[in-house]
Amino acid sequence: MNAVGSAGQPAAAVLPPAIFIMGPTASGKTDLALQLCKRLPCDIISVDSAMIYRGMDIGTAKPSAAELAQAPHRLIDICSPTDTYSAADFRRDALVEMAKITAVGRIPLLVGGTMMYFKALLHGMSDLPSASPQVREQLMQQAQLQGWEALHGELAAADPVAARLIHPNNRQRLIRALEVQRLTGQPISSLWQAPPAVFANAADNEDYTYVTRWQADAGSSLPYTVVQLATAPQQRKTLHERIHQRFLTMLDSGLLSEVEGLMARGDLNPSMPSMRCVGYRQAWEHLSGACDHAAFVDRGVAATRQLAKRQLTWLRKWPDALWLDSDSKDIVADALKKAGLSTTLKP
RNA sequence: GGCGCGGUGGCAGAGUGGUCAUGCAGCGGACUGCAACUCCGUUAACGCCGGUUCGAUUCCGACCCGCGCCU
Repeated sequence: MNAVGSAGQPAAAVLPPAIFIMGPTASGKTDLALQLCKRLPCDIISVDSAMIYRGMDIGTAKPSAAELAQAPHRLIDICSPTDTYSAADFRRDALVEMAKITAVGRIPLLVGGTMMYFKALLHGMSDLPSASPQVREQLMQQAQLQGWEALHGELAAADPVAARLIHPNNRQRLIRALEVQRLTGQPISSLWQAPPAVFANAADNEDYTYVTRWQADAGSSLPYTVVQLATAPQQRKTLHERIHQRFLTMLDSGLLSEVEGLMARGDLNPSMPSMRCVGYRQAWEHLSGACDHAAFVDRGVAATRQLAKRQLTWLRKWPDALWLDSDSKDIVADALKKAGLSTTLKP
């Protein structure tokens, strides 16, 4: 077993380096990345499902033009707000960019808060068909006619494993599972290369919150030696204050006019992924007259807090995270130390 | 000063003589092609004092506070 392990693969030491900076929203990831770029030969790749959209700058806290000039970010502004982008798309695109950066002898620095994208990049994804608008439309119509319970019943009959993991109320995931089933003729769970390991007593648990093991590599693992830094304030309260303050700053910077402009295009609607981003969704509702300005601000800030909480849920169980306190006086030094990187490298 | 109405968890808001809604926020969690998505779970209250009662958030009384009307 020990001999087999190293036989077919190159030793880890020969893999080129890469750095992750992960963290909840408003924890200072961008600042840290910009500073690291001054100390190390890094090129930044954004890992953010909202910054991919052109014309969505204020609400996504995209780096300023000056910052981008100083340290270009890849995978920003690559989509129209009318587009749908996916974790699989991200993995494909990120691998291309990482290869380019490595080819010129530099280090890919992946910075962002979309934890699903980090996971997809790190562990790969099973070979599943991508989304099919036609099939989804069919399933939506079927749900209209027969009810959502019937759809979940269909999944339970065809794929009990997936049905146990997907709550009947989770329509988005239910649609996806049935979509794969229709497209391939096979249960989605049979196509997962690393199906989640459900605890033996899972059958006793009826609330669908099964405890699963961290997914093993689902495709190819990432061919890099990765330093995975995670940053967040020690206190939740601190993060909440930063989130509130930043939202107010976004308002001062013209968040509402940005969204007004997007609405005026005429080709966007509130069900698109871009318009469901934190801040944009609430602004759209407010500008449509659904709530007054004060309620809009409260909802926007609350939605951001909830986003941060979900990001922290990912991060808490992240196996190889090296933690940094985002309030540290010299977080760059902390980061270099944690990463075991020498500052003798030149940017 | 008198009369009337009302005081319910961080907020909104039902309701009941005994297991005391619900929504939002908060907290915990899940999450393999929409992931800043979607979903699951969950903490927490009856203004104050006394009385009636086996038992009061609920009934009675006093008091405090708020709103309205009257003098």
